[in-house]
Amino acid sequence: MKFGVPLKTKHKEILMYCVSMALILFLLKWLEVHFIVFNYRLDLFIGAIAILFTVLGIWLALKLVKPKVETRIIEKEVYIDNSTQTEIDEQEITKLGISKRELDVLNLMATGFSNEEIAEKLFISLNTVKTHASNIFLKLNVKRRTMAVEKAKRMKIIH
Amino acid sequence: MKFGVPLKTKHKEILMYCVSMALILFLLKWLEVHFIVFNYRLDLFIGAIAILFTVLGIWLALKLVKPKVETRIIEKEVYIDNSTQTEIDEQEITKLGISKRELDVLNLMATGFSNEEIAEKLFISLNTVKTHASNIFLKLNVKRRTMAVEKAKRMKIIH
DNA sequence: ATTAAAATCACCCAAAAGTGTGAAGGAAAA
DNA sequence: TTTTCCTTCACACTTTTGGGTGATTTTAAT
Repeated sequence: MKFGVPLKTKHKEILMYCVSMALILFLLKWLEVHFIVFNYRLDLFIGAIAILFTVLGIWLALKLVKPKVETRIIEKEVYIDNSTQTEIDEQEITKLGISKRELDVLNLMATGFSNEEIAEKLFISLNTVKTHASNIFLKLNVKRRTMAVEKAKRMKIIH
Repeated sequence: MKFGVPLKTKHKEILMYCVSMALILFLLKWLEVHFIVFNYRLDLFIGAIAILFTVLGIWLALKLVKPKVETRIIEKEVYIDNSTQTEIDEQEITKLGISKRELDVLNLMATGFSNEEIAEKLFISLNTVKTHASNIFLKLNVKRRTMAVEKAKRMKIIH
């Protein structure tokens, strides 16, 4: 099991878990003492505890475990001519404040994909693609995707 | 909570969990009957169950949690003969049956102008521009202007 | 003169693109 | 810890595009 949270945070989480476990056990003990019904229905009592702590365990795991990273690769064909080797101007990108995700969208845009298709390829919603697109247009100071692509190519942000 | 596993698999996991939970509860019941020690140490008994099911919960969560997806666009480089780089392939144009006016529209499209702007520049109506655009898409066998531009550039119909 | 292709435009309808606003979670930096 | 940026998404609304059909006028070729 891998933990993605910093140590201090992790310890706090675990501590919280221990405390709540103690509290819950105490509460259950109290309930047990006060409602003797449970003694006659030990099965139910234990079942309840089982479910409760299963949920707690799930919560703990979700909180602490670093999600597996699955990498999906999208191939994009880039046509390069040998003479004018188009290097990408990273500085321009950072200067404009274009984020990684926005660049993804921009690249797919340049290939001619629709927002819908881009959404599918990047596993995000159409709305998100639109948001990225809007931000790109703002940063590139253009009004349409075709202009964005044209300008981005001229500025060597994409090839 | 989001599940990254296909539905059928998810259901199987949950089913497995339920079955094992039932089995464990049954086992515990059996233990409870046979070793009365537990009756005198109910606290310990419950604590054990708590821990057991916490672990089970963690296991469940780990099994079912959706892996984080990182999308990466890798660029497949395709080198193009640079001798004919700036030259426009007239033959390709006539082969595709693209007319002069359509080419005008296509060029303005590539610069990023909207149909409206193209109409103004060419002194024709918006509808006419649309007609030309539609014909271009047909002839280039694409569905959108961005794709038309991309394809036309690749085919050296425009630069 | 006849024919054919190109260019022009209108209209309607549907789909895609773009705008604006708000919001929530996560990661990284201050 | 707080703050900031990135990423994600929703929803409502407007504009732009694109598809299909049909029609008229040039232009060019036969």
